[in-house]
Amino acid sequence: MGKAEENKLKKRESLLDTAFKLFTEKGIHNTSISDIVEQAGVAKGTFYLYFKDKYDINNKLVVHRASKLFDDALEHMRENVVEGYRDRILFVINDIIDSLTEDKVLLMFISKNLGLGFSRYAMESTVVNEESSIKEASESLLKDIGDEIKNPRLMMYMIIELTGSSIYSSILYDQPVKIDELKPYLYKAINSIIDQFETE
Amino acid sequence: MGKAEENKLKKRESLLDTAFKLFTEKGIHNTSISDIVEQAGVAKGTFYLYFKDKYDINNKLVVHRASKLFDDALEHMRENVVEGYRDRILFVINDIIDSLTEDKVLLMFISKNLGLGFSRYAMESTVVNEESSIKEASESLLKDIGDEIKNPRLMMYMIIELTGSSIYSSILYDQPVKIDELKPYLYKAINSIIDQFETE
Amino acid sequence: MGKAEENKLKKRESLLDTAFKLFTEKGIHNTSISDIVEQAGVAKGTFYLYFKDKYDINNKLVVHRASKLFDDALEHMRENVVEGYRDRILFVINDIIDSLTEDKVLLMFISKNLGLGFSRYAMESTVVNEESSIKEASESLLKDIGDEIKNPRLMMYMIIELTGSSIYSSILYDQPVKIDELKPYLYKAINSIIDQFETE
Amino acid sequence: MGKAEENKLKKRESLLDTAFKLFTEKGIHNTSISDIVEQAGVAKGTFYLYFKDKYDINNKLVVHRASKLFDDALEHMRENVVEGYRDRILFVINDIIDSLTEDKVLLMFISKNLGLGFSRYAMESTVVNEESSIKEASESLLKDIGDEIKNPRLMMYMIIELTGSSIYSSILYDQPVKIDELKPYLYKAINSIIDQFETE
DNA sequence: TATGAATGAGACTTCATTCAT
DNA sequence: AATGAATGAAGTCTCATTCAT
Repeated sequence: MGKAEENKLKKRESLLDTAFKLFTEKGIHNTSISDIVEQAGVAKGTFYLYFKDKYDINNKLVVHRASKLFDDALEHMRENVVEGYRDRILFVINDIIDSLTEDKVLLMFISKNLGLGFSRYAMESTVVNEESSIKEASESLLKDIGDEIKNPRLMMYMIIELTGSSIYSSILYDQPVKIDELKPYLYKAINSIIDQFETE
Repeated sequence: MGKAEENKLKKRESLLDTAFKLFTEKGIHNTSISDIVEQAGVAKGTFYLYFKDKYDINNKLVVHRASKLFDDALEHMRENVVEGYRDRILFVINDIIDSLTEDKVLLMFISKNLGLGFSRYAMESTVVNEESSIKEASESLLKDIGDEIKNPRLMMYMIIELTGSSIYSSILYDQPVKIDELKPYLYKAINSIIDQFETE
Repeated sequence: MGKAEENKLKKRESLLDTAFKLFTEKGIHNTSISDIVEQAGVAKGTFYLYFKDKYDINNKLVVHRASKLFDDALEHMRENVVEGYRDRILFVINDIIDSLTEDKVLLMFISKNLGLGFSRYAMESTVVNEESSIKEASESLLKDIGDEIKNPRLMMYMIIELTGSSIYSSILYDQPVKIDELKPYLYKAINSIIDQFETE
Repeated sequence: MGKAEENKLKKRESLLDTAFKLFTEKGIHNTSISDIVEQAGVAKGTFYLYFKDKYDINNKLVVHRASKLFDDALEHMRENVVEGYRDRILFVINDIIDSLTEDKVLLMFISKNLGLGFSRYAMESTVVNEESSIKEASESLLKDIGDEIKNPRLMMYMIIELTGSSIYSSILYDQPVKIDELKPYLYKAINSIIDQFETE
């Protein structure tokens, strides 16, 4: 990779990082493109070399960060050699919850953008999921389910929605209970959902 | 009520209705206060007699429409004399789902604003819940639960989050399944959640 | 007319005058809307209250100034009770030439904008000739021609084009001859043109 | 000529042709250098190797195209062995009118740039007439006039201005009459102008 | 020669908000 | 209470030009 090529990527990275910082600090609303380029240390025109507008960079950020979250969880799962889909699902979800508990800023950013649950973003036109790996992650988890589950996609959907929507206020505001208190109830509910989808 | 008084309310109503129409049609972003007052047929300055800014009118709209949704559901429940908290919860949830299936625009508006689940808006500072009746609705449902449920608020939280986040794409995009197909699975999951909270 | 009404017109006038000054001094190209509002002493937003953009104000200026030129010439003609269409035409043309010789800035502005001759602007879509009085002026001159001229509109067209295009460099650069030297030749040519259109 | 040399000229040609196409299609205003280089298939920096800016390439285009027009007309005249300055002038003018009737895009481009008559461009600083052959063309026509004409340059000026300004709307919009209808009147007027300059 | 990423000035425009009427 | 002209800060975005490769 040439020097120019390298520099080019650095600028893009810098813009993405700065945008994330500002969006999470002040909200996308109160962040202007001027703010971003100023803090990123690039010229205004450069922004438009890589992104269409404020919402474009935001979407790219969401996809990027959310994908990383899932990728990391899958990676950890492989490292820990978890067996059986039930344990795999619970492992991945637990890993993601832990990651988001560690990184509340990311939780806020993702939840604000993915809105009502993670699944949603797979359908909305506003989010360009070119590099989306959430789907892949989901597929990867379902690989060894075989005939034991009636409707694996629907099952995953319900699990992800329940998880995604209930952890938010628990992690951020300890409402209605702290995340550690929520977890047993949540996992029990997830197990019930899996139960109801299992064939006999 | 004098004619002036009446006229005053009419203007406020007109502004609210027009704002709802424009917010749902073009998004709050692409709607300017100029747009609202123009279509509402009032002067720009008049807007500021009733609302602080665009976000203020939006919040008032969210609260108003969401409250009506819950109020109507409770009203229907009372009309139908449903007995037992389990049936009451399921009745109310079913009623709300039906209402939102009938009024997809409202579903979109509410979900966009309440974000990750209905419960969330009770905590967020952005939503001014002066006239909030969602809490009341919730309380009203839990009234006759007594000691049979360990942690009724947590239980309601999980039920509402699961419901709120999973119906969205089902109603709007039939994804991953149509709402009628989702309902049995959803209600079974809700029953399981109630089960796990019941004391022995 | 109320005070507000008055003030409103004053702002518009101020913008028009300042724009004319800057357009003629630096060219429309090198004049920004910022320049105009700054010198006119109004806010930038005010500009957009009255004009669509730089080209809109320019068109309105052209029409306004050119119309005044013709109106004044007709007015002078009436004051001097000129008899016969031949003398009327020559009187008006002479008056306009004299006015433009006195006001070279106006000559430059009009010629730059009307391009190839005055007649042209009556056809081009870019110039909104709502208040155009050039046509009226033309009609007014032709009123008493009757049957003596075969094709009065075509005759006027040729006379106006010849005049409009030939005086420009004569007045501004004394090229190829000074305007006083050009006049006799020009008027002789105009007379010839009239001759050729006279019936018998 | 080496291959590199050739390629070099090809790029310049490509830039000129593309600029002409875009200027006539969208106007010089709405054409950016980016547009030109993109369509011409060269890099942005390359543009600056050949031209100073957008206006430079425009001027070079005007001169080039207008010169060709005159050169061709003179060439045709020589091919047809026209005798006498009166017939020569009329032949050349007729030839140019025919060429422009055939190529309305060129007419538009030239008239927009030469503004009030062809003669003008010989004086304006904006047009760099390095390779100008219009003057030469003019001189060439006047060569054999000798003492028969009092002020040949002034005569040519009036003829060219009358022609240049009156054909525009006639050819493009058939206003006030079609070019074929205009021609006899125009040529009669030109003859009258020549008459008035002839000594005795 | 040729390239095209980067620049950054500044153009154009919108719009929330004010305030005199 | 109601108006809407005026404001001007702030935003988005373009584009001619440069320069390291």
